[in-house]
Amino acid sequence: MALEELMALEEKPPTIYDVARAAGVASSTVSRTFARPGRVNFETAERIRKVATELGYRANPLARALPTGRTSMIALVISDVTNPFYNEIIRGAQVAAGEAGYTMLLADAQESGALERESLERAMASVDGIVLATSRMPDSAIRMTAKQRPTVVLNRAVTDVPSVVTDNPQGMRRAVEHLAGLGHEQITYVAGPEASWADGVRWASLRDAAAHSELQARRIGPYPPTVAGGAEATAELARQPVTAVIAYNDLMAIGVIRALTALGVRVPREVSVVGFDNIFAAELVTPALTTVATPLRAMGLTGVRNLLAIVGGARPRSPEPVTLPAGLVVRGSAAHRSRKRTSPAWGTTSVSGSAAKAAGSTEAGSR
Amino acid sequence: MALEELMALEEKPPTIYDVARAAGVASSTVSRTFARPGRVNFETAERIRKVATELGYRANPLARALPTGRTSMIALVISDVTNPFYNEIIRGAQVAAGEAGYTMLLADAQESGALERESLERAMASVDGIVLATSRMPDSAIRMTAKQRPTVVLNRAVTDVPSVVTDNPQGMRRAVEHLAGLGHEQITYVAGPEASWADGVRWASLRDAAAHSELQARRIGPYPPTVAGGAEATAELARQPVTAVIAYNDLMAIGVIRALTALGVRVPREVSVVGFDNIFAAELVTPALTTVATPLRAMGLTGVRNLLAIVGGARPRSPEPVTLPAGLVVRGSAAHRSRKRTSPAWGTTSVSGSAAKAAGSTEAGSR
DNA sequence: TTGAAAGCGCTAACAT
DNA sequence: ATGTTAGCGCTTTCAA
Repeated sequence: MALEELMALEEKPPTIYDVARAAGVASSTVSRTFARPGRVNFETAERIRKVATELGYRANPLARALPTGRTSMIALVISDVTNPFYNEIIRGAQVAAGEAGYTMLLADAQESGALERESLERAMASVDGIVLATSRMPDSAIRMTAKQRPTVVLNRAVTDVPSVVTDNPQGMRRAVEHLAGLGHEQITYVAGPEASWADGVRWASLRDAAAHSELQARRIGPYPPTVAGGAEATAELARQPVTAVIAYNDLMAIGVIRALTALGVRVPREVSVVGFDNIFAAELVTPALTTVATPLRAMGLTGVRNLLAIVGGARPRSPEPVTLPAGLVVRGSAAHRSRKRTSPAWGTTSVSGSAAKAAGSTEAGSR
Repeated sequence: MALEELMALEEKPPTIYDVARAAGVASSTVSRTFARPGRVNFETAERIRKVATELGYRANPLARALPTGRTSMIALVISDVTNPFYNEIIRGAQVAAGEAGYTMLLADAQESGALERESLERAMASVDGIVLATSRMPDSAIRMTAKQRPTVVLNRAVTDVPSVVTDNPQGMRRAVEHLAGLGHEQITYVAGPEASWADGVRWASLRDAAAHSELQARRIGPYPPTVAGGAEATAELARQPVTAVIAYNDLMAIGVIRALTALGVRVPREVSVVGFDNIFAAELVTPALTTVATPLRAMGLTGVRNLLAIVGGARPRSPEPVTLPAGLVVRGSAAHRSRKRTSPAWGTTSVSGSAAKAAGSTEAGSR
């Protein structure tokens, strides 16, 4: 025991040949024992397994990958690890990969399409499949990737590439109905990046839902999908006062709330703000954010599961994206529409610049 | 052109032999061209590179790994991807890996020591080195790992294993001096997990710094290093009122603020709260958190850089951990000590339970 | 059921 | 400077 342990530490790890020799069989039999059990005599297998354990044998996954072409690794590509939006997605992906005995490679595009392609290219050869979470690449590049390796796209619909998306219309409907129920008569949508597939869908869904509830819908933007972006949007928001806004995502919603507050506009008393995604921080801000919860973890989970199914030989079910349900998490940032306007800031276009500044930067927003 | 592209898509990727044949040289020459340039005639190399590009040749990293034993992959192991603490660390690690042409494997321990070992074991064989960020494993297991593969530990000092840590004493000193400057005369430390190396160091540093500034230091805990943990601690906090608290980390500080607020105690007017780490959310809460900024991204960056240096053959400099400076980010959660106590909640032990509940759960804390 | 042998794509001596 | 030839550790026909 102590001997093997010492050896395992100092020497190079045992190979299949070491096990074969120690067990008195051919290396191919050892291979079969692990790769294709059932094709080998039970007793022999037992003996081999015993010897393998004693020697501390672990099959070298890289060596295995060479003849088989299967690496038991997948790549998860995300556009910005720094964005809290991804934490739960990564977790979900990791869990799904783990249960299948897969190892996960993480490629962070750092907001750059070029970097995304580069790291993707690097990873491509080493993985059995790829999950693209909110990719910055154009559809064509994604389709190209999908031709080389099984690929699943998250949060986006790409023709001919399997994808997993949130039920944005459903989520939006819930948000709009909630706001309608609170007496609001018009809603302003603060748009995220134009290039974002989700942004388009969310705005369209908002229009539909608003029409259905007989509310007015307005859209401003696009703005960057960040706290600063939300703050920036507030300048425009202040120009044509509204009682309810739905932001493209939570980060922007938080930015709106902060900028509004800095302007002296009270949330939710004067303006109700609803976000999208239900990231970790949504619960932490004041007032806590009412938001459409997208099933982040489930998205990572089913994305990887579907990918592995395809890797395993399954045909993608249908051309339609797999759609996950969205719920509304009611917290404190949306409330009954108030009848009167107490804040003098409304309509005072001149302060809008400073409001954005106040909430957008770290220093100024802090006190 | 179009032809090669088509082929590249439908056929299996070209091998080194395809390139060799097309260029009219031996495969070893092709290999040298890429692996050991300079050892091959310039013209020949040119021709080979040209042919390789035309064919769309990309060396198969797995095949390369077999004879060389080097995979150009490293593993980053973290205890919980869900924790916002890691986002910047991952980014830093990713950047450093990328600049060196390395690919990063991510292993999420999901809070479980067993899972950590398991995924580590799986990844071990495929990587050239390992970065353990805030590992849950005992020192012995870490040392064991370090024997098998170059390993760097983050946020923790393990004898004989290279590590990168924050200058906790420095950060703590700054926090304490800040509080002292605001007129506080005693500080309560809300402790995180007992098993945490950082927790021990932080508390010790707080004592030292407090002694130096002639303040009283008290410690309560341990509590879980989460928002709920901070809320829980507040029950105890309320029992022996204080004017200033420093929490083990930002999440706990946020929990304390919320629970205090729920109790009717105003932050920072009645109690000043200081956090640790400066995670993304610290800026978002109300009041914004004054906190000791640990250089999260730099930590990931230098962790990986040091690891790769060791992989490249460098000897670890010294047995001492590499220490990164910590700064204090002053925001709104710490202020001058007030002379009077306005809140009736203080000392009212009976409400402490509900306070913790109020701030600890999603629902109750939201309004 | 088991063994022998030929690769997987690449690198690394050793020759030339 | 280039070619030849063994492998790296594992899988997979093909025979036995």
